[in-house]
Amino acid sequence: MTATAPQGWQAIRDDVLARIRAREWPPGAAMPHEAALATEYGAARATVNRALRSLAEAGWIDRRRKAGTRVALHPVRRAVFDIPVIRREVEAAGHAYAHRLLARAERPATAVEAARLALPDGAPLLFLETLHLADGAPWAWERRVVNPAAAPGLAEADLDAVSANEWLVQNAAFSHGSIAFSATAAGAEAAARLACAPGAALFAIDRTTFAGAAPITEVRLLYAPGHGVASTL
Amino acid sequence: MTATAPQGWQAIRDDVLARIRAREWPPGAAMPHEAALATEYGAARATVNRALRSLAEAGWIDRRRKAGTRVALHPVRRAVFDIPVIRREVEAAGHAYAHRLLARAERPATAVEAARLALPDGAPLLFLETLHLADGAPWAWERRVVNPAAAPGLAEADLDAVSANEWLVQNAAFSHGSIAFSATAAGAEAAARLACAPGAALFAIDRTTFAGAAPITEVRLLYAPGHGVASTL
DNA sequence: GTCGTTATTAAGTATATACATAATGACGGT
DNA sequence: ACCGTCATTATGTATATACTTAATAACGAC
Repeated sequence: MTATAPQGWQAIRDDVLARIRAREWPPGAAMPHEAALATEYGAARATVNRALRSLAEAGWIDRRRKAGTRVALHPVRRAVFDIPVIRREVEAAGHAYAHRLLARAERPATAVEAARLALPDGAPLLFLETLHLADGAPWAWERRVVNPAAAPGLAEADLDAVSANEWLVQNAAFSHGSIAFSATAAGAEAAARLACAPGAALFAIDRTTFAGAAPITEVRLLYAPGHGVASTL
Repeated sequence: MTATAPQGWQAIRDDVLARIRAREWPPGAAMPHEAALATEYGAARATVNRALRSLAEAGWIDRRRKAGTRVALHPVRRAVFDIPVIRREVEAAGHAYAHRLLARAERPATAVEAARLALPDGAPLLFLETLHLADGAPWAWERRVVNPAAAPGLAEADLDAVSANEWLVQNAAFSHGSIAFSATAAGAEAAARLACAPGAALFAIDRTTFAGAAPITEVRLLYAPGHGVASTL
């Protein structure tokens, strides 16, 4: 035996998934309701519910009250990515982490920034530029805009000791946000910071976080060439 | 009221999260056990369990039997990305989808390929090259290696009608796999296919899927410049 | 003190039961 | 035919209870 067969609700989950894959219920078709499956598997409805909920979260089935459960028409693959704090990312790669605060400035928001962050025009903003290093070599270049109103205490924080990234994760309670991955050609400044050729293909992460309606921070991370993110399906 | 306050286990989840953020239990600290929280909230243990499980899945807390529940030391942000079938991705963007099968060849695996796919040296492999178009313009360039043994019927499939991507999603049952996002500079061939400048920064997705121990397919997708993926946190 | 055994603890799971809720579909009035 | 109302239905959630399991902590032998 390489892997022991799961027990309980996981066994039901696996069996139902196998039956979906075997086209016992083709995509779009309705499958038996919880109660029916419960008697079929000789389990309680709550146990079947647990199994089906798990499949629904994974995108295999769609469930609606009264309408019942049906196999997803287009099985959407969902990949979960862990977005670690950069220091831990570097350390996990076996390198010594360090960071340098390259710039720190406070000035009012331009119209574009205010609109993007849903702030009043001219609201004070904090701009931070940080270079993250792994074994002394550039790892990622970070440019960040912070709404000081949403991060009280950051102005007094020693950002040479702890990076803004970490300070905010630890101190600013965010309610929601967005993250995007993309590819960008290195501009002259990025190339200088990351010690790469201008025009090199860089992996970029853009993140915006909010605390309720108030924006906390918006950050763009450009990684040194070769970087990417991976996940299991 | 903009949003109605959640009820039941979600209310407990939100309240516990608020208390974590308020540093009532600092990172790394143990929090009360389920039974204690249950009496505190006047709910059943199963309800608290539901709430805490949800927080654990989101990475806020770590739970271990006997050891109890403690606030995660390093709050790992988890982002969930939906990986749609390309046709749907294009259509969702409001474009007309089309694809062209550029190449289709069968030949034995080289040593490198065999090793990467965990197949015997010289096993037959199917190579597919597809260009995905949105409103006639190049959207993504796909190069794929398929293990024919794991995709019976693909050899007979009309890959001009349905893309290999879709055919495999619908017909090949995969058990697990991996996915990676990265940035790559366009080579001469990619530039020609995607009608972009050589050296342009392209967003790349690499995917490998398995059915048990048997590999199904390995695919590299290069997207036309400007493409990326986004998610909410 | 060190090591192995055992007891205890807290989460994980399973179950029967009950009620809530969202959709559907049937019914009946106009 | 159309439309609103209401019963029906399947999932969603909550509860008390009980048992299982992993891991810590206490204990005792050496």
